[in-house]
Amino acid sequence: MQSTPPAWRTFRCEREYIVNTYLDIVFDLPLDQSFSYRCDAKGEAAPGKRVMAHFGRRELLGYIIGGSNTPPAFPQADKIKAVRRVVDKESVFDHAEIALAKWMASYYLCSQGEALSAMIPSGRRAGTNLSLEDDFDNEDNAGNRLELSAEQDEALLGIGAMADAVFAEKNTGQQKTNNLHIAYLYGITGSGKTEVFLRLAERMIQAGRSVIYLVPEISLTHQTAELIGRRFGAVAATLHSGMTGSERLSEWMRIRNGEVVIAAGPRSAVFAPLRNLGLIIIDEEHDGSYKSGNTPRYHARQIAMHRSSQEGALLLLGSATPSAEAWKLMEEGSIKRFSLNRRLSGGTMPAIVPVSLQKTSGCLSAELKEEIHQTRLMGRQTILFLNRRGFGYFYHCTACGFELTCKRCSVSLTYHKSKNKALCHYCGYETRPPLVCPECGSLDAGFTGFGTEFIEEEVRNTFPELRIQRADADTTGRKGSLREILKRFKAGDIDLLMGTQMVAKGLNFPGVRLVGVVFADTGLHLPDFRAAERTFSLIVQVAGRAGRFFPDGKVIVQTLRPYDPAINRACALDIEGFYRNELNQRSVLNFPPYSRLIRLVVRSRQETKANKAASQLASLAGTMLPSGAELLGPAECPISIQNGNHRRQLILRGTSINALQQLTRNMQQQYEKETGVYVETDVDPVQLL
DNA sequence: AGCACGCCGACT
DNA sequence: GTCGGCGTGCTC
Repeated sequence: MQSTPPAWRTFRCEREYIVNTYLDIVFDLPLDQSFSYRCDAKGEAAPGKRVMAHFGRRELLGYIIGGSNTPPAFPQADKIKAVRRVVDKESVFDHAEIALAKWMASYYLCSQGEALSAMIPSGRRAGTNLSLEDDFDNEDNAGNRLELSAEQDEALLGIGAMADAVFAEKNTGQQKTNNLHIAYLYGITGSGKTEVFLRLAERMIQAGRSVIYLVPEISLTHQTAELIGRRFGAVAATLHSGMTGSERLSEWMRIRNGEVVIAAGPRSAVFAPLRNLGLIIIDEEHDGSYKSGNTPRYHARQIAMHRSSQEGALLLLGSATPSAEAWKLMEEGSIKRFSLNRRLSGGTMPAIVPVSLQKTSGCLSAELKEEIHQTRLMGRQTILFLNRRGFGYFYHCTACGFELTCKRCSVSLTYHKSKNKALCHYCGYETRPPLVCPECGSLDAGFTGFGTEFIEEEVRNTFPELRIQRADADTTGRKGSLREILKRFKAGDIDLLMGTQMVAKGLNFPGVRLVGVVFADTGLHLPDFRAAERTFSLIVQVAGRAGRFFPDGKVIVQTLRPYDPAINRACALDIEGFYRNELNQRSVLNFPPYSRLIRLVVRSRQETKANKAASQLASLAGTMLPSGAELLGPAECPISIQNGNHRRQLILRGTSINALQQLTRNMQQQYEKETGVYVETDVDPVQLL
């Protein structure tokens, strides 16, 4: 399906782009301005090229974002230096990317230089590659076009028609109604979303338009990239985190030069400089890795929404467990939903059984022990899934299951030993931990928690005859190590594999019968209003994968609260019920998607300074709060000391993200900064840790 | 963000 | 008397 070179190749180098002498340059620094430089080599400089330039006493990489032939009014001509050299022969950024960076800077409250720097894969840091390797691919990864089911056909047709409508709207220049260009492919695991995505991509490319295909950071990147490579051949580019800076740059330039019509990769691939963009696909839309963990803390979904609306493209999201945000928009009709309800292979979902840990002294319930034993007798294998390392402690009553939460924020209170207080990390509410359970009066109540080592020890003691292997960040430091472990597991040299997220992604082992989620509550005790959503999604995803590969499989979900709605609905696969309930909760407590948030994190070596800065910012916010906005906090961050830094947070909440951004800008401007105090801002935070 | 300039404590 | 702490100010 090689397509002819498209017309937009000639798009670059318009007249406004030919700039000679005075350049506007931005740097990857938190400086909210551009700097003027000269370039003496005629014709070399152009917007979108990078330069090396003296800046203060150092030499930095800078980005040309504009320029003119006449000297700028400010600064004085004698202060203007010449750039040391122009790095690029051809521009790496087009004016579309420069404009996107400008929008990003205003949305995420960073500098334009930081935004540009996040877009280009210049290898600022070499990516650590913790992915599962090729031989653990999905079974439908053969690269051939598969027969479509009726459901898939229907979705393909509907979404295709929608893309055409978006395109027509773009061409007629009709007013853009912001959300009507978003579709959702909502389907259980194994229902064949990937094939629909690929068909739509093909269709788009045949129509002469280009496609971005986003996948979550870990594990899926490599597989999907390969799949797309096989399917689309030379007109496909991949940008994954395992590549070196120069490899990524060369892929970037292939895209930029119009040699490529489909680009695939993790979140940063949303910036792929494709022209004539027709479709952006975000697979596993709910996945946390689409949100950047460092400045600028952008969310690929947000960038995709902006790009697609700007460029008249269709945005297509897909998951079995959509984010609450997306679900709400689907319910309201501003995202059009297409459902896949049936599994392709006719496989059934495994039995998913919630099991109470309440009367269990250790971390293995009688049911789970029995199933492990049975599985062993059958000569099959077990996977024990630990979702992340146990975080802190939470208050729990062994007798009745009561838990201590903040009444205003509905998140777990965390225990502070030094003060002997339980406190809320959102609003700062604190209380003495009750000696007896406030609900039933039992003395058997207090703060508890599990660690991974503890669990491993118990499993080994309980099943000394099993060959047990742990696979997590601690045990798989080196790249090859995980691969090695999985290989041994696949070969049957391991009876029981324990691990975190990374084993969840590689669950297609035919020898496995049993999957145990050791402690499903872990996530629920995080002081985060998205805790239930994440827990729910995790169980559904684990279960979905399990049933896909071993039809006689069984999933045991251990929990301290078997009646918890998130856990129950996940086990019953009551997806709709979960979202109905969850959205209702969010609405009552006024959390997203019913409000917007900006989080400010204050960090300092000295605790007093951190406290002072937090309260200063808080009072500053108090004086400027726009209507419809409020301040939560200041409070300690859930991880209150990190690298010897004391951390405090304020959360701004309101109906209009615009108003909150403006408020934050004003606060940043008016705040008199002290030495050793750093303030970090996060627009639309997803992790409040 | 760096990196230098600048003004106050314990060392050869 | 100097070496060195880190507060503050600037970078075209």
